[in-house]
Formats: sequence, C-alpha cells, structure tokens
Amino acid sequence: MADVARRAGVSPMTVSRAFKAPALVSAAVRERVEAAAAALGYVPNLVAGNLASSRSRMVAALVPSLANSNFVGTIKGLSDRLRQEGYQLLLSETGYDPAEEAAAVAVLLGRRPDGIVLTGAQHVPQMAAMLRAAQIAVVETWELRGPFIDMAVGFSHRAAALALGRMVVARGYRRIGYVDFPHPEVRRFQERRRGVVAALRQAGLDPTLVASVTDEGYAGGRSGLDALLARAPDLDAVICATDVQAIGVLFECARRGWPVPDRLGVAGFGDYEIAAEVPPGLTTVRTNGRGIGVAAAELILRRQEGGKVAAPVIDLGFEIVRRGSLR
Amino acid sequence: MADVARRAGVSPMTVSRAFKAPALVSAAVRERVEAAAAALGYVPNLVAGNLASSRSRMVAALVPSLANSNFVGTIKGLSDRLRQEGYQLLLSETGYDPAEEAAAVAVLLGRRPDGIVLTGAQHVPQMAAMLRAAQIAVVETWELRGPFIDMAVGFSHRAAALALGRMVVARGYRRIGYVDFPHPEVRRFQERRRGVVAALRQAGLDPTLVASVTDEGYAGGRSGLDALLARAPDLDAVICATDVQAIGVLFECARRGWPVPDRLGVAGFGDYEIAAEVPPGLTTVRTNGRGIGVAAAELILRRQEGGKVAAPVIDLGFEIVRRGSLR
DNA sequence: CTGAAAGCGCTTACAG
DNA sequence: CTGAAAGCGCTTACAG
Repeated sequence: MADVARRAGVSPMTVSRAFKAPALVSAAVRERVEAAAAALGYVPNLVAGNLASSRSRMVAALVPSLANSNFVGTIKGLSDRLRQEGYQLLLSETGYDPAEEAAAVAVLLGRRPDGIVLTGAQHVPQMAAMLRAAQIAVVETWELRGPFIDMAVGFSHRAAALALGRMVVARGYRRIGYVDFPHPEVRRFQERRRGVVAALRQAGLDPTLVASVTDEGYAGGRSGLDALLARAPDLDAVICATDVQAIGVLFECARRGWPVPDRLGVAGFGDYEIAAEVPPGLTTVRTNGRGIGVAAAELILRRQEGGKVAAPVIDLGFEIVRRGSLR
Repeated sequence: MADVARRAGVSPMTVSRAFKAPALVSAAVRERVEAAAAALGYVPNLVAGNLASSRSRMVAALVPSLANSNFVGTIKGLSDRLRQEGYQLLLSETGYDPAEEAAAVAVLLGRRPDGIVLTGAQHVPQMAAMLRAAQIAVVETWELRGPFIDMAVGFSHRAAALALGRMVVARGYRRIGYVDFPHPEVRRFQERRRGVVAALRQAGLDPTLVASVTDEGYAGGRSGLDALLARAPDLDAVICATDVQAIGVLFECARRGWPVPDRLGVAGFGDYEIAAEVPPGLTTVRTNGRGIGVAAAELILRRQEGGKVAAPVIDLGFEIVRRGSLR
C-alpha cells in the first residue's frame, strides 16, 4: 500500500479510502490511485485490514458431513449469499462428533470470524460460554428446538416425520418399519424416529419395527430392510431416516424382483436430487437446505449491520412429496 | 495476550512462546501462563499472528461444484490432511466458469493464504501472473497435462476413457454411444470424449455417436440416451462422461423394462458411492478424488517447510471397475 | 530461559 | 477532500 501511495503521490490513508470508500475521494485522485495499484499489481492485505478494523468478513461453518447433499445445499446457500456481500467461508467437517466440533470451533475462533454457523443444537457444555465470550453472531441450523446459543434456522423434524408417517398409513400400509440413522443419538434423528412412531401409534399399528443400522449410506437401507424382514416377514412398508437409505431399499427391492409400491412401500427423508429420478420415484420429505444457508447468512449479515434481529429463530418448514414408491 | 501476561507476571513474548514453542519456556512459567490463559478464556488472535509472521496457515481451494462427489472427496482429503497440521481451508465454488474462478482467486489472495488449490489447468490468461506475484504454493488438480502454474496432482482422463472404451468393445458391444458432459469445453471432458472416440475408431466402430446434453445430473443421462437412440435405434452400449449420467441411463432402462447389460451395456466415470449399489452395478473408472486432495495438501505443506518439491506433477492413476452393467 | 524494541499493513479517530 | 498519529495483537530479531 505504501508503494501505491508513493507512486500515486498521495498518503496511504487516501489509498485506503480509494478502495474502501471511493465516494470520499476526488475522481482525479481515485484514478491516479487505481492506475498505480494496477501497475503494481497491488492486492490489499485483508489480514492487516481485519486486525485494524476488528472485522474479518469471514464466516465459519461446521457441518457433520460433506457427503450429505442436504448440508452441501446449506453450504452453497450460505456461501452464495455471503459472497454477494464480500464475505468468505471457512469450512470444517466434524463427523457427527460434538468433541470434534468443539475442537474445530476453538481453532476457528482464533481467526476471529464475524459469525459462525453450527449444525444442530447439541454441543459440548462449554460451547455456549466459548461462543458468547467471542461475542460473535452464532446461527444453529437444521433444528428448531432450543435452547439456542444465539439464533437458529430450521424446521421440525418431528412434525415432518409425523406427517410422512401419516401419509404412509393413509395409503393403506399396515406393517410399517422404520430404518434409523447410524447416529441415532443426534437429536434430529431422535425427532424423526419419534414422529414416525407417533404416527403408527396413533393409527393403532405396531410401532416397534425400528431397525438400528451401523452401515453408512445405501448399505444401511439394505441391512435395515433385512433386519426388519427377519422380525416381520409380512412387512409392507419402510420409512427411512434419509433418502440415501431409502434408495438402498429400492435397489434391494429391484434385486429381489419385488414390485414397489405393491409388495413394499418406501419413503425417505430429504428429497435429494436422486429421489425424483430413481424409478418409481421416491416419496419423501422436502427440506430447504439451501434456504437454511441463505437465511443463516442473512441473520449474520443483519447482525453485522448492527441491527437487532427481530425473529432469531426461523422455521423454514418442509413439504411431503409423494411419488411412485407409495401406492 | 497482554492480560494473560500481566496475570501470569511475565512478558507478552513469553506468553507467545508458551503457546507456539513451549519447549523454550520453563515448566513453571508455562504452567502459570496456561493457568492465566484458561482463567481468562484467552484465544490467541491468529489474524494478528498472521500479520506479524506473514504466514496464514490457511489454504484456499476452488472447485467447480460441491454437488460433485469427486470434488467433495478432494476437499475432504485436503481438509483432513491440512487440519492435522493446524491449517484451515478457505473454500469457493466457481461453477465451471474461468472468470468466476479468477474473481474468487483475486478475493482469496487478499487473505494471504499459504497455498491455493485449483481445479483443472484452464484459467484466464492473467491467472498465472497473479498467482506468481503472490508467491504462494499453487496446486492444479484433476489434470495431468500442463503447462502448470506451479505443481499438479491428477491422472490422465484420456487414458482412462481409452481403457474404458476398450473394455466396452472387448465385451462385444458394437454400436456404442457417448453421452458428453454439459460443459464439454472443460479439458477434462474433452479428454474423456477423445479417449472413448479413439477406442471406437481403433476397433473400427462408428465413433460419431456422441450426444451433447444441456441437462445437469441424472436427467442428462436420460436425454443423452434419447438423442442417441433417435440416431441409432440399434445402439447396444452407452458410455457416459460421469457416473451420475450413467445412473440416469440405468434408471431410464429400468423404466423401459430394458435388461442391462443385454439390451444395453452402460458405463460411467468416477465410481461414485452409488455405482456399486445400483443394480446391476455400474462399470466405471475409479478415480482417487480423496487422494488428490491429500497429495495437494502434502505438496503445499512441503513447500511451506521450505523444501524443494522434487516431483511437482503427481499422477495418481485410475482403475477400471467392471460391474454388472456390462456383460 | 526471558524480555524490550520494532514492525507486519492496514484502519480509526481526529484535525485541517 | 486529504493527511499525520496511534494502534490493532501478535512475531521477528536481537540482547542479556
């Protein structure tokens, strides 16, 4: 910057203003500064700027897994919205482990981000204190039940699962199993399980056909289906904690030559891109992953502008999408 | 830091050392510093540290799309390896657009990352100059053909596609079509197309059955298949530029009741997780996306340690995986 | 093993 | 509209 100032024949302060607040600089000077910067290939050092202004224009985001397209949607929404305002994203993957999450937050905080986006509301006990001490905007996502550290964007997993369960019942299925997620202790998945179980119980059906699985991904659907069939050979429908598992079940049905939705009805959760493509189409819950990211970005941006955030907990809702996998 | 120093009764310099080079500080002092830091909830400000040391311990990564699990694998490998060394990842999505990529690089450079990881070797003309002026480690990934700006990790898309094409020919298929990627101008996809075409030509088969598609994702496989069948109703095999498209073809076959691999052989590229799961199994090229990320991280780390990098272009190879979609 | 001085490259806050 | 001074919170390089 000093070089640019010298070349343009102005003070460093004027160079700074020419970039950050061009309106405050006369047109002639601005042009001289820009020419000098271009000639020297000057790229402002944001690290120095951050230190001086104590604003970093960085937001940290922590997600359990990048293999999950729901979270990828959130990251995209977040990153797109932030980029429009000149913010950048610092990303960490935490693998469904609160201790890893806490470690990642501790490291990220050293970069002094202006905001931090967490997945879920289950953290180590010290998390709230750590984050409050840092005095930054915090958004917890994919969850609607607090208590929250600061702000939140999500939807009710339980209500969604309840609605999905009721639809399966309404379509005439009577022996309905549930394939749980490999990390059933995560509250979002507890809620999904409870929603489905509640739907079955309310319909007077057996709510005990719940399969725990250890396999991640598609294989979990297959092994979950096996476990359920071992206990209930007359099983006529399966609801899965995620679309990936449900696709695994559809593939297994194809392998067995079982017609879907007649021999077995199948439903998932998430409405991943593939849900609309796989024959005969997967009935599922559409969640707004991208919207969650955009909303989180907006909460953080509003906080940066010093505005009080009126509604710090946003419900983005869900939608049941019925496709051919249910009769 | 000043507060911690005061409370521990030492100079700020000693606090700094207690964190960065504990071996240089006596055990008694170190303990006092640690106690003071814990009591005050002190988190070292890395922004200040970066400015003073002119090392950021950040690496920027640019990928075309996070929806592509190949790149997600690279990001994971990169991030895992970097985290082990206390580095963090700054991520940007560029959407297959060199101009967007250049804009993102310009912004990221302001953060003074220690290294930058690009996807591919096709950039705007100024890119090399920009990056060389920044004097940081640069790794171009997913490509083996230079010229490279600095270092590279990849494999030969052409050799992989050639090998895949030969396998399809060897399995007895004779009317073989190719479904191109929606961004056919990207060199990686040019190479794949050329590899397949070369295999067909060498076998004396018609190499002109190439379908351009505009749809992204699964739908591209479906529309590509339609386009090929309109031109060659006797089509007996399809090779796709990506696994996602190939899965789209498999789904379309299921919908039509066409037996795979007998009515139609299908092959993809990428060996995404789903390739092993979808019936009857997808024949494809296994690439080492995660390994690319890990290797890129290692190149950057080695450069940071001041070491000259002996082999700045690394070929990670590929593997053809034959599954039930080919007879 | 510990510390005082200087500086990293900007911005804040004030003055003119 | 422009600039001189001070400082952001660390680390480098030197001294003892």
